[in-house]
Amino acid sequence: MDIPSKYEPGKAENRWYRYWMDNGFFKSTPDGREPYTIVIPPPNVTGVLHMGHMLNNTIQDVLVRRARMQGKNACWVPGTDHASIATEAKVVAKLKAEGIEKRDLKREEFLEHAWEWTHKHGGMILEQLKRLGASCDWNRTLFTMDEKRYDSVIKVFVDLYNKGLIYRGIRMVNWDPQAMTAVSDEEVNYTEEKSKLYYVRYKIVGEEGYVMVATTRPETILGDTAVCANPDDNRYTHLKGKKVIVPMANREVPFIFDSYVDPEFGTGCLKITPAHDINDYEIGLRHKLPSIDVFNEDGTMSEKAGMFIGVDRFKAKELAEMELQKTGNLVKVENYDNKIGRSERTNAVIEPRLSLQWFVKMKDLSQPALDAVLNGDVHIHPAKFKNLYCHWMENVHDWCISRQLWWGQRIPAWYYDNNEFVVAENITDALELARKKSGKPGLSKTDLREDDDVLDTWFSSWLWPITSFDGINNPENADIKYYYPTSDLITAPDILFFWVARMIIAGYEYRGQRPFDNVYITGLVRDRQRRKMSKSLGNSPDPIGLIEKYGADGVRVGMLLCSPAGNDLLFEDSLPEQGRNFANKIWNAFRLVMSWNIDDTIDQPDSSKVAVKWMDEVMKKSINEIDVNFRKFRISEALMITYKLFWDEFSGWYLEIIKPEYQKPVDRKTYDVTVTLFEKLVKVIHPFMPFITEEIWQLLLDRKEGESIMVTRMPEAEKFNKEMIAGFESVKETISAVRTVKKNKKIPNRDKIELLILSDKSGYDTKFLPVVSKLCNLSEVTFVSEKQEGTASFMVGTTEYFIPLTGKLDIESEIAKIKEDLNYNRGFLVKVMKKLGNERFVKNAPASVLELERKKKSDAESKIKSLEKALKSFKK
RNA sequence: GGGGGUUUAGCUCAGCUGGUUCAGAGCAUCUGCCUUACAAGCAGAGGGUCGGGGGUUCGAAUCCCUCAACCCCCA
Repeated sequence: MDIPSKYEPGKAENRWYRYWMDNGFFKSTPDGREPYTIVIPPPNVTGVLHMGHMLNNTIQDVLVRRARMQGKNACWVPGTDHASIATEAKVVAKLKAEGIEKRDLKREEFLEHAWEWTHKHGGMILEQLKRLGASCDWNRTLFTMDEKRYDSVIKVFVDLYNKGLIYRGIRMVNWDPQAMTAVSDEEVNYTEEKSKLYYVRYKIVGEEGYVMVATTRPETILGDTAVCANPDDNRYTHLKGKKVIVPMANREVPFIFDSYVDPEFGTGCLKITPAHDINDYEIGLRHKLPSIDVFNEDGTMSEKAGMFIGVDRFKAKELAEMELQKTGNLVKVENYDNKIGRSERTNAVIEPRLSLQWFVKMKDLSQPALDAVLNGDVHIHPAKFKNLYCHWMENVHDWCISRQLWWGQRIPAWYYDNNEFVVAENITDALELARKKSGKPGLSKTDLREDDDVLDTWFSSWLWPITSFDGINNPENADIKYYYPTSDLITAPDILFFWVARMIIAGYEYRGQRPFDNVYITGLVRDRQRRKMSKSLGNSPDPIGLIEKYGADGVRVGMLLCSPAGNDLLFEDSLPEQGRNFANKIWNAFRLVMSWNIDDTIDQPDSSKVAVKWMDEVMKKSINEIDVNFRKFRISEALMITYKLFWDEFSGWYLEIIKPEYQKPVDRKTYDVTVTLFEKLVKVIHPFMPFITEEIWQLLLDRKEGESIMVTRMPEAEKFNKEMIAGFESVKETISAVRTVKKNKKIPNRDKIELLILSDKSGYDTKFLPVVSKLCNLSEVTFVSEKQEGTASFMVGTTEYFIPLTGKLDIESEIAKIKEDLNYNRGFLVKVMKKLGNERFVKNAPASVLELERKKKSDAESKIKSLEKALKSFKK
């Protein structure tokens, strides 16, 4: 077989992915096996793959492939999210570039553009996932806006409304007066900007004096409905129960006290404008103050302002300053830096604005979801996120679910008459309801006006584990009954509340059951400077480019190696490089084994015999550890064990032991068992590196069409022989020590040497000696009962070894070495003696610890004795 | 302002209920080697007052207190 010395991933990846697809290995349908289910965190339909997706989906694929190989019916459901804000923004920008303004379009026209965009870009990200090797059941691919998902969302909205869990209420939103829409908190950028602090006096009613207020927004004075101080601030206690007059508006408002006010800031006296500041709004609620909205939607002054009507808010600020000056109420103006929020999209200064929105009442709804995590029905990994989750759930706020957008599920509410409304799944039902509710049987469809807003994207994705199996429309269908609750959810920490918590809530509300058993929180991918990877910073590598450079397996390993759960993942090129190197290592081990000629007539050497037994035990031990780590979702740890098992134990030790001499054949027994071991190893590696393991598995033995490593059984954990493994560990030490002697004495590797062991042969574990002989190229091993002169010596454990060195011995350096060793052991003994001399230690420490210390003592003593003897012999 | 988290080798991280080989791993670094599977490799080596201080204990990276730095989330 002609195998290249470097593994070439490109070809193998395409070929095997197609092979897996053609054979339908990713497909899942309910059957008698235990299900293993993952629903993908749906990426934005118009997005492209970034490093976070790479990490997240690699982990999912590892888990799914492993479960499949454990004999479970593995089902990984892929899909995308309509991402209403992001997608709508993209479509608006695209139209603008074509000279089309959104406001000039009808809703239906705009949606046509949006769908066109979605069809054009949608699913690209899913194609990219295939490059990574993702074993999703592509026949099940979903979209949060496809018909079934859309209908489910509407049904749930109507249901929650009918249960009294959805209501309309006032809320302060981030208003962009230029785009004339509310934007989410994520779309507001806050920066320090230069502004001014105006000191304005308010006349106290029924007194001669004034009270002074500092404000950055004099134009909102027209909306003031109170003036407020801290209750502990005794500068103002005398104003209790008094009223003051708002300048310009000449309105009498109460002077109130609230601990929100910081006495240190400004004059310690705050004007309260509930309609235009979130904090003021809350104070307003506490003190039952009226709200006066002095702005129009476009940021000009409204009728209610009573002055400057129709003037832009910035011009109004100047006019207000002049007006206050004129009436003598402006005391002074200071320069002041404060944080200004600007719209990410228009850069307009955000105006906090009260508006009517739809909300979900969360308190009662969320209780089962809180309990589920507390009592362990849902496990969060790593556990440190449990506190965070519980804290949030205990203080859960009502959820604002309406968005002033068009791209999304339209809120199924219809208005009639004087803003009366009904909620129904469709207009026909709505009309019937409206007729009943209004007592006007004459109402027709044209009297109804549908709500303009759409629902928050999370309001569709919180149903994802249910709607993935159509469990809302069709709650008793076979899929939902079989696959739900799903097994594991893999996601990033930043959406623990937005998404994870709400899915758990919906799961209990609509299925009476958790949506998944485990939540695994991954890290966030950052660059070396700890910056989050983002397109705007341009610090994110192109994942497909990486795959092309390092191979999909290499990139997968690179992502996993550095991603302990919940920690930041600092990405750099050396990581996939390490993965690629590992793939190459596997490839070359494979090449080695394939290069051997097999001779049926030769016997298995003793060294191979014992090596096979040892390798088998090591493998069992590692498989045990890998299992444990997977159960704890310590996937990078499981990979590291796999990595070391293959690289160090199998390639570094086992293959070196059984490797026949150059151009000599290998015996049949060793060859066969090595192929079996290799096969087991590639199975263990397969979930991490699906492509190269398939390639090798196919070449290792004759395979039939339609066979694949991905549908074989994973080796299961078994008991292993600890003594054998420990025995070999000290053999490694021995071999290492002999090599060091050879290197120091400049003895070429091919020269044979003799090894003498100071021990009784019967008291020495001789089973590994053939291995030592082979790897160290020994001519002879002899057991001796006396110290040997004229030799290099070393100790492993408490056994002493000698290597005769004719004329190569440097006595001075041997003495120095022994002295150093002696010093260390004496110091060690002193420490142990001190411990054992401590009466309280001896009295309190458990017997096992005590015994251990005593063994340390006797070992050290015997070592010191033999070192002293050796020293003496040199000094003779 | 409220809450949560982190701090162990140059970097990224393990270290469970205090007690074996408790100070570890991978990467990086350094020194030898183009030894016949692999230089994307092999054989070795160095490197840490376990953020600072205090306490509990026979014994602390691990438990308690305190200080400091950094990160995240919510409004």
